[in-house]
Amino acid sequence: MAGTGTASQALSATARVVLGLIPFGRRTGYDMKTFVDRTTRYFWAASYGQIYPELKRLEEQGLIRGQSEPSGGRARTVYELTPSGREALQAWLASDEEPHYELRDEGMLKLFFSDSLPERRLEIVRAIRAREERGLEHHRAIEPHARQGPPGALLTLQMGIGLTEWTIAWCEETERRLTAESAKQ
Amino acid sequence: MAGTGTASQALSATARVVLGLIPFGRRTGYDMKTFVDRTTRYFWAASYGQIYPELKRLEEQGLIRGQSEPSGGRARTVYELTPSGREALQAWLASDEEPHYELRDEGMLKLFFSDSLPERRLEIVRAIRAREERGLEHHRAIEPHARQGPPGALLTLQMGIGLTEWTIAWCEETERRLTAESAKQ
DNA sequence: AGGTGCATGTAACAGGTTACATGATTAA
DNA sequence: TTAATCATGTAACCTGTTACATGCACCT
Repeated sequence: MAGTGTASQALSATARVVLGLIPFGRRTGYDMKTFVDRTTRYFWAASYGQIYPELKRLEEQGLIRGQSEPSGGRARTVYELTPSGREALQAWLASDEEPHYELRDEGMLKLFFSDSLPERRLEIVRAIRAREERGLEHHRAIEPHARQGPPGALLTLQMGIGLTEWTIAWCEETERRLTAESAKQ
Repeated sequence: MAGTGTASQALSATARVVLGLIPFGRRTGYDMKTFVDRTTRYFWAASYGQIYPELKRLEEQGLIRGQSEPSGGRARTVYELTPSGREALQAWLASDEEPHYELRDEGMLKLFFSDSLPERRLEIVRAIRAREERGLEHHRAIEPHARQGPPGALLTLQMGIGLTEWTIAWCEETERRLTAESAKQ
């Protein structure tokens, strides 16, 4: 039976996001999407095409419960965790499997292959730095806001800022090294 | 006509990997896969299900050319770049669009949501560190080998090592801070 | 009257993984 | 002879993105 018994089944990737967001007070699909875009997007993105169907599945499974709370004549469904939803969320947070990590970085791929066009290597590093600088600006813009929020969210933001700053410094140093090397020849 | 004229069409993600690997001397589908697993996997993975069909497509488009070079009775197709393939590779390497970046980090997601189970926050950080330490070991193991290889590949490896070391240091500091905070209460 | 934001939803597509099938070669 | 490695390939599946359709609310 849906919604009864223990939350024994493993949560899908999107299910984790949705369950995790509800205690943040993000409770409509629309709100979840905009919030993710402003916050976790850097290390975890989500689209409407994932969120809305997942909301339905989770309700069928009894992990969340939706209530219609129209604002005026505008349809609006607000979700909350059921006891087994909270259980499933906490079971995931407490699981001690190695957390998945998956990166696709076109800049690093270009750098890796840069011996096929060595005269552009410096430009490739500069492009990576430019991208990181844009990211840093975004992170810095939301930091004051995150200071008012829960500690977990602040922690990931600060980690992201540090990581980005390190990358920028590495790019700068590499650019210097590459420039010096090409001047020698 | 396939294979004639300029390499005007944008390359798919997998096409870039395949074209980039050929000048490395990685020329059978099998070899490309094992090489990717040992090297770029950290920032760019690829599977047989991507590589073999892509090899066919690229040959149809005239960007690569395959020759049958059986080793004994074992079928084996070795690919090389055509002039327009080399052109397409270099056009991609030289393009100055912002390079794509896409991360899915379950550890950071857990940390972000850790206010739903604050007593496990320290464990979450520890799990991230453990994962990074495993990655660092792997990176360090292949570093001596990469020193013999092309500069681009060495650069990405060293960047990966630095990034990983920074992350480990951040985790250690955060673990200390979290431990101190919980001792105060 | 019009633009932006709130809100829900999905169809078509693109991208990628897993598991399997097949079989030869090589080293222990 | 047996296990590991070399080698090719694909079908089924899963995941995720993009683009679109719809319509109300709110501000100017």
